[in-house]
Amino acid sequence: MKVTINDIARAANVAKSTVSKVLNDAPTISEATKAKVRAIMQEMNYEPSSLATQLARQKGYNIALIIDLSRTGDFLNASFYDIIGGVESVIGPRGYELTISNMQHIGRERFVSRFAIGRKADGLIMDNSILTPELARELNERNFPYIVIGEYPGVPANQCVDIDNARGSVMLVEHLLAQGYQSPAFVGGESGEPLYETRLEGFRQSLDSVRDEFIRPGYANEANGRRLTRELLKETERPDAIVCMSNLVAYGVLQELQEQGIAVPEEMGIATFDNIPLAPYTTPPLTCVDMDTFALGAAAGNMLMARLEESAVEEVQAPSWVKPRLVARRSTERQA
Amino acid sequence: MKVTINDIARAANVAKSTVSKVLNDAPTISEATKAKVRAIMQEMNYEPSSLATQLARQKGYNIALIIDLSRTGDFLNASFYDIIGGVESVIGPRGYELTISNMQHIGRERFVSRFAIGRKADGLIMDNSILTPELARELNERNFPYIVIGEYPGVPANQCVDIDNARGSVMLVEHLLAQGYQSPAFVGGESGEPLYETRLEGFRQSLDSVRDEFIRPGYANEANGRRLTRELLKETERPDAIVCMSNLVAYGVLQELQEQGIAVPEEMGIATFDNIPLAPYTTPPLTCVDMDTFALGAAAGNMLMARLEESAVEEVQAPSWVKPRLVARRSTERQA
DNA sequence: TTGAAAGCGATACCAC
DNA sequence: GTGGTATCGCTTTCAA
Repeated sequence: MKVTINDIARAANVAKSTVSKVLNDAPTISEATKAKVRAIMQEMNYEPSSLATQLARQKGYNIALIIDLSRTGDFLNASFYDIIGGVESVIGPRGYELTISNMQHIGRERFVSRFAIGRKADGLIMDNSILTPELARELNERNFPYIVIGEYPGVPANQCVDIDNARGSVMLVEHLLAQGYQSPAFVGGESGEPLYETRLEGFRQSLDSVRDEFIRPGYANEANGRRLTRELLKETERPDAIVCMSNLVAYGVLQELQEQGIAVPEEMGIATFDNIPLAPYTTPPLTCVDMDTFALGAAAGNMLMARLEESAVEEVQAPSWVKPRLVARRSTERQA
Repeated sequence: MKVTINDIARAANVAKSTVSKVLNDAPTISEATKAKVRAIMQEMNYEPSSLATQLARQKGYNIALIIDLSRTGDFLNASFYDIIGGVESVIGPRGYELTISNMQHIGRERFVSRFAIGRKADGLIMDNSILTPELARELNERNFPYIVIGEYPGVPANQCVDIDNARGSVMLVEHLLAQGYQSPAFVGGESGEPLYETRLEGFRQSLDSVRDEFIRPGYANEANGRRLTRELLKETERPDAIVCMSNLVAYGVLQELQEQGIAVPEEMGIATFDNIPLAPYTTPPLTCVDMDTFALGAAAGNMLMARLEESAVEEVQAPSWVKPRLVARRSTERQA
């Protein structure tokens, strides 16, 4: 049925070990033999069994990306394709494959044994929302290569990648200041949520001082964008720009300002995290920091490759912070 | 180092074949032995090597989803997570894994041999944009299990899944008619593009007659939404509703109508394909047909499983058309 | 019920 | 340069 290395060996009248060497282009084999064997492989339409190769080599060349489909609205959701693309772009050329594993079907208990012990994968990539302290500990104990998207307590710094969210805030604020705005507010996001805290911290850092009333947390949706803006406008001291936790928030903010007859960008600037497809089409178009999720995936892939292909043990290095990209649009256009 | 089936056999003082049988819960093994062996496996933290199992069984339990990262703006892009989720939800419980393979790293020539001959995967799922006539032919010749998202000439009907786009048009039009609109136009989409043709056909079918001027094709973006609407409004005979090829088109249409002072939904209804996150938040919110991409993935998974686990050869059945979901919002709210 | 031995399809070491 | 053979870790007859 299927043609194996033995068939080739027989047909070429050489030992199977020779065929194997030809397969791997070993320098000890004469060009003549190589040519002969290759011709036969071609002719017989031979393709080595990856399973057998992997078993013999004791290496699967397989990276697993763990997701949890039981939870919806996962961070990964929107940018999944980009992240996968990023990971693929670095592991693919090195001969690794990417497999998607759903935690739902694994079960947290069997998780470590499946992967770390069963060596179903050579390395793991996962979102920090999937990790638990025990999981991290077990993985660490076994010294199993894994990379976490986002920081997580107990995970070594050189195994974390993340978008530099604090930096995103800084970029947004610096852009606003450069445009002549002076007192931005921060709208949306829930206290305690790490993403929010990080962004808020960056926001605070890039300003000399921030009035407490200018920080308006709330679940990041359109309704809250509107409501929080309404509240903000009631203050005696008003901000002259608003940094938003997400496009949805920004959209709410924009609508509320329009209804109240406040001109954007003249009277109030709007700058926001994320860059969904509609952002360029609002009136005015929204200034965003674009989270480069492809780069994020690529960074994760790189870290993992470094870990897997290190010959010597590498010294611990910093986590990989992917720099966001500022997309300036009309909602903050007020050249001084 | 790693504990194998031999270690267990030795420790339990049984043959390795016995351990194997315990692993697979064979009925010929006494409960007593099973218990004993299992205890030892537990204790020694044993996990079978999937590689070895797969080689022995000659089956990898692996489904590959082929993508082409070299082309951007792929259809998959936006709904990738959902599609993967759908596929996973049906193959995961059956013990299959999903691996993502980038065509870019494979090369069209090596493609068939890699997968079909090398049996890297037991089955393939791919977008029709990736297929070529030769590829389809080769896969067919080798009788290799594959499912295509979207139709493709030469691919058997029972290997295709797609969103029922014609049906989507019908749903949109029927909704409009039910709301009292009488002469809808169709805006956006490029002639020749299969997706457009299918939707347009559904549109035409659900109406007694359509004026030619009411069909306004054009690359589906916001700018064209505006432009085409402008043109539409210049006609002596105006439509009273607009079906849009995409949310972006709809957004353009909406803006143009607003600028021209035409009331939505009173004077003109808007209904559109797709349902991006911002659709509920436009003013007024947009009526959409939501393409259920999770169901699409699930359908693909089901077809493949049927193909892989069929005992007898199955008779050819129809392709799987996933029904879209109508989300009625204010942009078409004009109860008669 | 259990065990021994022959695969599965490659790799790798060591002679020749 | 090339060939023989053990090995990777599990499954699967076939005997006992």
